[in-house]
Amino acid sequence: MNLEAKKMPRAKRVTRRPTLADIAKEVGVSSATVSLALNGSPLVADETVRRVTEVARKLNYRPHAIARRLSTGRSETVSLFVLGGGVYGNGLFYPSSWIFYSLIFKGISITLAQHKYYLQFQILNLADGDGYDKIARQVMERATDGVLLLLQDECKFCSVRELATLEIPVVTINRKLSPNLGSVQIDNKQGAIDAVDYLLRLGHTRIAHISGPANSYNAQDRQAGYLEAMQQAGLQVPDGYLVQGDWQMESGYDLLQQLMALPVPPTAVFCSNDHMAIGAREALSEMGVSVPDEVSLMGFDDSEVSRIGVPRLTTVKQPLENLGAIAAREILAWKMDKPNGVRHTVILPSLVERDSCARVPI
Amino acid sequence: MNLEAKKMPRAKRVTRRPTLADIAKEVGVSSATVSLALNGSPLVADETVRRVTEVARKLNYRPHAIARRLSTGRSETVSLFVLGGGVYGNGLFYPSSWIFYSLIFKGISITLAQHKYYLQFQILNLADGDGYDKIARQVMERATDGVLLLLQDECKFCSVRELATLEIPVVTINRKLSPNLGSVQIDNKQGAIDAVDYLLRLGHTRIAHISGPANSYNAQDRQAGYLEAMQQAGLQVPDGYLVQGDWQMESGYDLLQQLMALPVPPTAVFCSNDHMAIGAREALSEMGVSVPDEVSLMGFDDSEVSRIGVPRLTTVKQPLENLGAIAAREILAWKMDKPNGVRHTVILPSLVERDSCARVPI
DNA sequence: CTGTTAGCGCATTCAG
DNA sequence: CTGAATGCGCTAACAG
Repeated sequence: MNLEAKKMPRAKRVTRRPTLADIAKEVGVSSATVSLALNGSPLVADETVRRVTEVARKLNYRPHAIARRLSTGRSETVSLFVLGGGVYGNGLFYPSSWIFYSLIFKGISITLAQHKYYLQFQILNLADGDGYDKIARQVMERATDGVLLLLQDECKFCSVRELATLEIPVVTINRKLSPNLGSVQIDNKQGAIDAVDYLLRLGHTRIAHISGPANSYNAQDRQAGYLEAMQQAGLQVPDGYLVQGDWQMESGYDLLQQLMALPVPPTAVFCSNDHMAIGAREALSEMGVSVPDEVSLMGFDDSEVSRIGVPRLTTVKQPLENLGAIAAREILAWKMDKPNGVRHTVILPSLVERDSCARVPI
Repeated sequence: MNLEAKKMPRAKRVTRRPTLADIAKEVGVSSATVSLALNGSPLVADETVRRVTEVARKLNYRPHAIARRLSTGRSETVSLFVLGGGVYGNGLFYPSSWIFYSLIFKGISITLAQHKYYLQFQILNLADGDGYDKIARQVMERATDGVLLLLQDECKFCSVRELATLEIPVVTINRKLSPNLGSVQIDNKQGAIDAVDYLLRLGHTRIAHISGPANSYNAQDRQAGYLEAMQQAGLQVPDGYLVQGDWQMESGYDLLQQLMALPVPPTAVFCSNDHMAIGAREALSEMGVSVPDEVSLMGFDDSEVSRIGVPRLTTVKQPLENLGAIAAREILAWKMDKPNGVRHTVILPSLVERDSCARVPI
């Protein structure tokens, strides 16, 4: 019977799972044939396939993933590294923009699973030595077939050059690190342009911008979008209308007061993220200035907080799950037709209308 | 030289990485000795170790992880499954409690990395067929040495029995699924007791509770804590003081109005999560009732939103990173001394004092 | 202390 | 269409 204790070549072996050889013996063919049959090769006779699959099911056979990987030379695994730290001492999770890691993860996970790939996950703290060695180790050990780098906005990752030498696909998410590495990101600039255009259509001309920190690429792009949209509209940015925050609510709060103290205060403020917009809303509320009747407020991110408090924020939403899915597909595609080379994808965000913007007061 | 093109047994092979055999040949020992030397075995002569490591470095040798795994029978991998869906149509990410996935991930990732384990990650949507087969597949394929299940609060996972037959360690996070599976969770009940005790110490006696949905284990436990603390204090829970929300802000908003409409309204309200507390705060603010001067508000989670708006919420914080770390260690430990068997860990949350609670008004 | 010898379980030629 | 042989790279027993 199939339950008979086989001789156990290694002592530790307790329960032995059936192998190709077991099936082969029972069916009366060779293990090679079983392998072919189970993998749907057209070379095997239908009748043989039938008998093989039947016995395989009976024995509750499962291929040994690791043996398969060794034999094929593919690890069937893609690694996701989340690069954090180095800026905010607390470690990784950027309070404002990165709540929605989850959605990116989801997009990656689902896409990879659909293609029978495993997803390996590791958080790297750039604070302790860049972490490039951790990535390299996985690659050199051949534990992974592709690398996804989820870059936090401001993180300083210095080993870009080395990455390109890894001989496996690398895709950066959220930022283009190098022309030699694939990348997927949101079009922050266009998102900002859309936001400002929306305010323009509402009749605003005195539009201020609370930007994010100078070392943030996202903040830079959004600011560039703001400037471009204003210029397109033939509007000067008055002195003092462009101020710089640090993503935190508090800075939105402070900077808004600064803006309203201007000789000619703005009628609309485009904030580079939702948190700062909420801080601004609070300041306005304390000053007794009505949002959106007297001042319109625009956020960015469509983060959870944008739905909290009154009025709820009009903001710019990023298709994050899609972002993850595209990144994963990029890795997968690379394995097919590497010749096509590196690709850089930029996807468009969309405006979410809520209650914090209105026509300019007369 | 070591750059000479070796005969390539399989055509696809392009760049060949050095193997143990290459080192062995160059040093003039057997590959077994090289293996032992590189793994720090005391059986090898110091001089040999020196020469081996030197050549290994020279050739830029890296062990092939997959070959090692096949040989040792350990996959060096732990799998994390996030079980979601099935309740909230939107998929997985529970709006209220699960923002902080990230912190749990971080705890797991770091702990596993410290022990040279890889972390595999997969999101499962229980809506499409429980997902047990996805877990089983990884295990049966021997692609993983241990399973971590991150259970969303209300998710209905029905294949518990099968899990126990997997012959590898399984630890559930956030809930105890079965006495046969390890578990790590927050002591929600004690957290609730602490919260209510805090209000009691402030002199409140008319303390109401906005609970979470009935199908939520977390909500049940917190509610039980509320009831126990009240009873300990010798206080009756007046009719209408215990109401049930659905985690969302809106329900907090609605239920608070209901509470204040009571003949004898509460002076303090303990909400089962921060979002409902914020809804309650909004309702109070609209009614012109001051928080915390007239009514105290207590949240739960210490989620990001608890720091937004005025007054900031006093709430109960969960040590989530620690939760992840413990879960990971549990898996690792299991491999050492399985005999000790399954463990169930419950860790204590802590109170975070902010501005939404004050002494009872006279 | 070191070398020899077997596997690990599967995929893949290449004959038949 | 099927089987025998071989290799993937490493580890583990055992013999020297």
